[in-house]
Order: sequence, then C-alpha cells, then structure tokens
Amino acid sequence: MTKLRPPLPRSFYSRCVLAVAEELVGCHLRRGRVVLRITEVEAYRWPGDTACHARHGRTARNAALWGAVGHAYVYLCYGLHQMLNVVVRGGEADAAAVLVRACEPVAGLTTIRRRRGNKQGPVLLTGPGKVGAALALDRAFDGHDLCATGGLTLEPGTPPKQVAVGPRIGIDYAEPEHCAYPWRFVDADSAWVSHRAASARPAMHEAHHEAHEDHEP
DNA sequence: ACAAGGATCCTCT
DNA sequence: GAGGATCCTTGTT
Repeated sequence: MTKLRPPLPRSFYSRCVLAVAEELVGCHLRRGRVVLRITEVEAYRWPGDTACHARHGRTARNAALWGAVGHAYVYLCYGLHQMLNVVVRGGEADAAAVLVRACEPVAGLTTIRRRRGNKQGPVLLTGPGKVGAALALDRAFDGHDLCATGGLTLEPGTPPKQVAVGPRIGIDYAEPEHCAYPWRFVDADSAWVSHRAASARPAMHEAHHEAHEDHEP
C-alpha cells in the first residue's frame, strides 16, 4: 500500500503558478482508497491569460479561484464532466489555478475501474473529466481544502525524471498568443497522458539535457 | 425567460 | 479525425 504522507503544505501553493504546476507532476491525489499520481497538468492565471476562467471576473461559479490557496476549484464542463483544479496565488496574479488533466493509478484500481465503466489501461485516467470521474468528484468538492487530512488531499509522490512542456489543450476561445503559452506540463516517461502527440515540442527531446526553461511568456 | 457556449468524452469512420 | 451527447453557467432580451 501507499505510504501515508502529510499533505503538501499551504505554502506550496503560494508561488508562481507555473512552478507549482510543474512540481505537481508526480504528486499524489488521495481520496479514500484511491490514490492517483498526477502525470499531466495545465496552469491558468489572471490577468494576462484569456484562457483562464477568471477572465470575466468573479462569478458564483469561479469564486473558489479567489479563495484560499490549496483549495480545490471544481467546475462542471460541458454539462457533465467534473474538472479538478488547485487554487494558487503567487503574487503575480489575482487568480490562478492548476488543472489536473491526467493521472496514473497508484492504489484503488478496482474502485477506479468501477467508476470508469470497467475500462482498462490509460483510458481510465487520461483526461480531466476522467480524473474527476475516477475520484467521484461532484460540486461539493468545490472549495475543498486539499491541505487538510481526510476527504481529498494532495501529497508528495514520485517526481518525474523528465518533464515535457507544450501548449494547453482545448482553449481555442482564448487569444492566439495565450493559446501558444507552453503552460502544459507532462511526465515525459508516462504513457498515462492525454494528447501526447499534441505536446510534441523540442522540450520532449531536450529534456535529457535540461528539463525546460523559458516558460514565462 | 432565453440563447449560446464550453479547460470533454465516446463512438464511430 | 469528426461529430454528437449533454446540461449548467453566463450574458443578454
């Protein structure tokens, strides 16, 4: 079984969202017996990013983005998918968050499969809606404290050997300049990621020498 | 009240 | 790769 570790401290989330996003790759999400290792994330922040849900200001739906760091921002996408974000605030932004896009199973595979239609392999967890389903998230988790023991928590895990970066997925509504930001971070050695080909960038090959640099716009 | 638009997923081809 | 499913949130009459 997975060793129980204290959740990541609140201070982890009070930094630049790009640094937090990168370091969340490899961390563990725990809810009950289900433990997932994060393999793919995306960073969002406002101002300066028209892909961010905060772009139209504070609303009832996105209020958690302006709340305490280390809490979850969970919202319903396309009317049926529960998407898990982690609230971050690093001083450079009024509101920021990291979207968990994919994971690989660490524990609780039976439960995961049951919640995902008894499928098998990466299709279980390679997509933000799939992660939400595997964790059985619902609206009640919006604003949940991920630093507190119990419920849903974020813990240290196994860091990736190499991290690949690329543009974020599914944000065609944003300004082209913002669509191009390499704010998507994936474990380069994991098969449990969505859109592997779409993230193809020099960083994938150069990761051997240098994980990445220059991810500030 | 109403219309439009999604940070997606699944099932085809 | 393309298209439909599906329904809540938001902004506009």
